[in-house]
Amino acid sequence: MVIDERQIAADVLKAMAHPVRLGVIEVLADGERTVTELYEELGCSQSMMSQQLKILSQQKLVAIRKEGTQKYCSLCNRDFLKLFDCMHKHLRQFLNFRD
Amino acid sequence: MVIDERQIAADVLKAMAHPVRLGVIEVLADGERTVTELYEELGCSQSMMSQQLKILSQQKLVAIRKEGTQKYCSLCNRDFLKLFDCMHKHLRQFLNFRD
DNA sequence: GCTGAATATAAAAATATAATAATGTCTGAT
DNA sequence: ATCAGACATTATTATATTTTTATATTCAGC
Repeated sequence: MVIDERQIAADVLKAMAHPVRLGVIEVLADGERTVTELYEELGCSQSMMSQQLKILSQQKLVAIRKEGTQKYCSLCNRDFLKLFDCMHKHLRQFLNFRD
Repeated sequence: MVIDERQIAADVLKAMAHPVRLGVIEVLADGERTVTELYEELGCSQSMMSQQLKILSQQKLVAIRKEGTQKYCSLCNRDFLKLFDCMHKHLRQFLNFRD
């Protein structure tokens, strides 16, 4: 990785490193959702969700398309879903996480 | 992913989300290194490296063994190296990154 | 043009992270 | 016992992130 690439990669990782934003990615893995559906499903405020979605879309983790008065969100890059497997194992193997 | 798991996963991701810490992981992918080797290779201060290594080892990303007056660092979990491939592609495909 | 639903933005306060500099601790060698 | 090298800790300042609350915008339907 080039020296300057690491800052940009860090920014992408930082965009994922938040419980609500991880939740969004997880929910969207199942398919497109409306902003309202997302914040209801994840139990956070509308404002919070709007702000978190902005961060995710800036890093091109989430794509947003407009339709009438609503916005539909989906994953740009399903490749990162691999991370969830890794993470799941890591938490259990190295950090003693139990359900 | 359980609701509480997301905060812990976020903490692990946050530990990776920093240019120096990504650099450490990348260097260690090649094999064990001393703390001094790490900060020289990555061009940061000794203090900085010590602090970043603490964060990485708290999340069990890096293992540290002592031998005399030195400490040898290595990766706990090579599984996360997959991330670098994903990231490389993501930066180029979605974020217009060029070397 | 008005209303309500969906979403965005702004502002503010609390908290966390980053970076540097200074100092401390430990250990092996002399 | 002291010294130098390797590493850790602390303190400080600057900056960024998080969360909440309040207010704006946008658009479809009437």
